[in-house]
Amino acid sequence: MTTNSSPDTAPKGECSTAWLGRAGLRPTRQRCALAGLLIGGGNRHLTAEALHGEAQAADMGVSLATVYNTLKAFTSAGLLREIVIEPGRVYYDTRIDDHPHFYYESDGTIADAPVGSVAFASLPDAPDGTEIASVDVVVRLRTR
Amino acid sequence: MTTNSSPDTAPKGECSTAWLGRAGLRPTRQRCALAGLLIGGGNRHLTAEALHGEAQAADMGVSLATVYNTLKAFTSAGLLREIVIEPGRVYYDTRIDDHPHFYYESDGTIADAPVGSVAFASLPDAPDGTEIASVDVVVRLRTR
DNA sequence: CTCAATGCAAAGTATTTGCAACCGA
DNA sequence: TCGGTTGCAAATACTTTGCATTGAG
Repeated sequence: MTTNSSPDTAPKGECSTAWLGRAGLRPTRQRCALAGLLIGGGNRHLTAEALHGEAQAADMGVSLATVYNTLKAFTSAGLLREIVIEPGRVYYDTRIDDHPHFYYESDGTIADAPVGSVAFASLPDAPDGTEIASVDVVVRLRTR
Repeated sequence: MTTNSSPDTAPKGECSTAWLGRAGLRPTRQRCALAGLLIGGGNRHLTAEALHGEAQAADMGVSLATVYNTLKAFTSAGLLREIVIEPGRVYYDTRIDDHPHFYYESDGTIADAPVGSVAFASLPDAPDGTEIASVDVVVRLRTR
């Protein structure tokens, strides 16, 4: 849209290119910006809306639709993982391995459960013709 | 009290009154009909849309909104349990105890995993001020 | 230069809600 | 009769999509 030919303070070669490149995604400005927000702050669990809010707060000029599309692209590229816990809301997790989550029913937030706090004594056999893709564990917490 | 001495075309005494009464829900015609569909066929995992479809097929004259409201009422009464597995779709389970589910990614169906197939060797401690309400386990199956 | 990526807004899907008519107790 | 329920349709929330413009390689 705008003519941006002035070498601003944005070093565009310096984004999380490696992270993006791992999945063969072209490192555009928006993707770099979102990737920075995602991997910059440790493990995160956020919704598209929340990420869009952060992008807006940081004046990144990323539209909500692009946030949705980008999160989806990251997910199918294996860079993020979807967590479905509440009806009508998808959370994205920057950790992509199988791990359990705490869900605080009081405020709808999500957190990683302590590493190793959940261990399986047994897992079911996958039915014929299938294999286990992942095992999602959600520990729902209620205020006592 | 009134004695029901007019056996008209509405066999209203013959629904799952006990099931409904357990939660203090008034056994209306629609609720009885839906309850019959729900508990009549063993353990079920279905969406509001699916249940509405069955009700329509059986000429029960229950509106979609009522199906939603009824499922919600049943759930908060503890007669059903919500399962959130897919974004934008809520399944209801006629089994209300903590138990693991298989989710077939290929067609989006849900099934109970074999009883006892999942056992925990350890569970996390609930953070301060909270207690564990439930532990949801979803085994996602992919076609091999 | 070329084609994928973006932005906007409109379309879609799943679910909820307001309010008048209805029916079970 | 009385108040909880129902039904319809409009409203809401979240997410996806179409299409012209933009920008990375």
